Amino acid sequence: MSTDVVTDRAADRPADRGPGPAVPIDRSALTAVHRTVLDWYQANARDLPWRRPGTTAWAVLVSEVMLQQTPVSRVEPAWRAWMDRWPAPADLAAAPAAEVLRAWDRLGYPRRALRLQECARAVVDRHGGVVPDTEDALLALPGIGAYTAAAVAAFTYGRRAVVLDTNVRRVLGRALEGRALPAPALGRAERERAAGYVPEDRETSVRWNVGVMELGALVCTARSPRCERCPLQTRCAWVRAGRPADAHAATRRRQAWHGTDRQVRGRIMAALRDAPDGWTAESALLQAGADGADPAALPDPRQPARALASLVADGLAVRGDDGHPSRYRLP
DNA sequence: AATGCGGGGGT
DNA sequence: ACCCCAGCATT
Repeated sequence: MSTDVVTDRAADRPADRGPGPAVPIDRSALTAVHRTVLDWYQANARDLPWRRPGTTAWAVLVSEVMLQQTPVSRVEPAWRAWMDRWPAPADLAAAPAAEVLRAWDRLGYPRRALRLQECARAVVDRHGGVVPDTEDALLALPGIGAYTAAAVAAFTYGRRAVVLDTNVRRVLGRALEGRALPAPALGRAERERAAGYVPEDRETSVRWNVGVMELGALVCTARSPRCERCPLQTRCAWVRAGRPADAHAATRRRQAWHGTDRQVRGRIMAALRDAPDGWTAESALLQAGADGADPAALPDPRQPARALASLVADGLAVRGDDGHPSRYRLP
């Protein structure tokens, strides 16, 4: 039996070309990878609060939504305070949206907070306050996509699912497919390959999903992977290939931040949150959007107004009525 | 398939 | 400075 994890055929196939076999890896080698990751996870898992026994499905769901593009270190304290304040879907459903957005604070992408509250209301209205236990039903909830639906189904209900986040994609891409980093976009072919890697046994699949994710978060990191600490080091297709560079490096372009509408929106949201109960004058918001300067001095003088209008369109801010048309507040 | 959407900490 | 983070909704 070969000790190579990746078959020659799989290694030679151009990245993301054609469907290919669902499992381009030797079956017994895959089983060994499963066992290795499960053992490693048992010895190295972090003690994250949402992993503790007794955590409700709703609490897990909230953690997953907060973790959408926000690192664990920042989510942890926010999640504790949040769950302390709104422990059940009905609690969040009944809260004023402004309070929800204020509690969201600087986790980023505040639309997620609105969606999470919509999700709470949907759970109450459609499911009697009980988080649904199937991926399809979860996927139908606001703010719940493929990853979060799979994660909740697997981690709180013990379902066999294809949990495919940035960590899992990176570990699978490296260890089993020899890539430095996953493709910028998650396509059908990659999803099908990942599905083929999930252990058949239900309980094993749950530990595999969380184990691979943890390995990606702690060892097989994007920037400087700690291969010397990796339990898959001797099997890793990427290491065996000499850790080749990222094939998508040229097309992988970071979204700009300085001077963008997103940055300006963020400043305006911060200003809106700082007005505890009352309204904020439009002029103050535009100035906040310009980072305290005169908006007219910006390269694009209309940017703060545009950003504020987009926040209103997104339901993150509301404008005063006819009596106070130039004042705004959180919804 | 591509784009827009926050914010902060690690390197 | 740059990069990345347990993605989702919309086009």
